Amino acid sequence: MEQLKLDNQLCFPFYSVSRMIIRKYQPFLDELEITYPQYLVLLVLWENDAMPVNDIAKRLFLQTNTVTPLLKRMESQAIITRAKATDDERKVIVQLTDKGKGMEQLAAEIPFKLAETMNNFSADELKALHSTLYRLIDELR
Amino acid sequence: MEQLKLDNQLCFPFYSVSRMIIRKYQPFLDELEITYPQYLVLLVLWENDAMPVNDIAKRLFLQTNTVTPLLKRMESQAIITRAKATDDERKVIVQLTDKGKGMEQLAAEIPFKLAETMNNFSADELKALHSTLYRLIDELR
DNA sequence: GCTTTTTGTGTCGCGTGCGATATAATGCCT
DNA sequence: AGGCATTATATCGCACGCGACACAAAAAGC
Repeated sequence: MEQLKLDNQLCFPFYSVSRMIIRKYQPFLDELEITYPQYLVLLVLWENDAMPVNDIAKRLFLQTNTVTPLLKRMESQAIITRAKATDDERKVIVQLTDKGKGMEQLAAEIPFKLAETMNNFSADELKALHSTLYRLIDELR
Repeated sequence: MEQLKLDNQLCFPFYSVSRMIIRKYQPFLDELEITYPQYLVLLVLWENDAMPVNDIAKRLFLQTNTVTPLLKRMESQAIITRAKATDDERKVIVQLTDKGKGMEQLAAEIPFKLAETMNNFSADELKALHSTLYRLIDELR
């Protein structure tokens, strides 16, 4: 059936590209001893430190039951701290340690290195792709 | 740092869209009692039945150590069979059972139902996105 | 005030993905 | 033919993702 052919699916290339890009990140993340989702958490915290678990999860379109164990692993690596909020005892505030803050400098080159692996795409093309993707995210959310 | 902002990353929207699309598939796949990667395996087999494990893995850009346990689960659900090839005893040939073949009819509507959830995108736009994604796959492979 | 509902976080179970490694069958080389 | 490298599959360990559920704190309703 034509509509069931793998190459006619839109889902499959997204799934594949996502995993392939993560694979490209791997060697750089290995140096920092973090995983790709942990890297995403750091991107969030470098922009906005001292966030509750739920805000981090929402920003990454993940659920707390995914993020909580991940944060615990980052805590055990001394990248972040986790502490109850004083104003609302339900909330757990996640904060970067000095080590976590310092990792931003080490990560600064990663986006440029990644960009090198996609130099068959023009800046305009990438910008267009970027906006299409975010439009898709809005549609699917 | 500007280049480390989450919204400036290209990787993150791919990762998010991929998971969001899979989530849209979920209710339809639940009816068939399969997961999304299992659905992908079925797409491959519906196109080309009786494939060795490695060919399926390559087609999906996965590794055999991911696919093997997945296939075993599908075997235990009587969707496929696994049998050593007679010409090369290393190969394991995966074949659809009658149940597995029958599931193609049940899945036939899924792509159309998925397409409905993205009707903010024109056919041309989707086609362009599709070709960009496959160009990216070639680049990243 | 007291009950009910909602919110924020967490645990548990299961199915991926994948790096590292194991094992057997095949191919190659001399 | 014998030895070595390659190939195909599989096992193991670990970190996600997420559905289902648990629990406590806060908010809302009366």
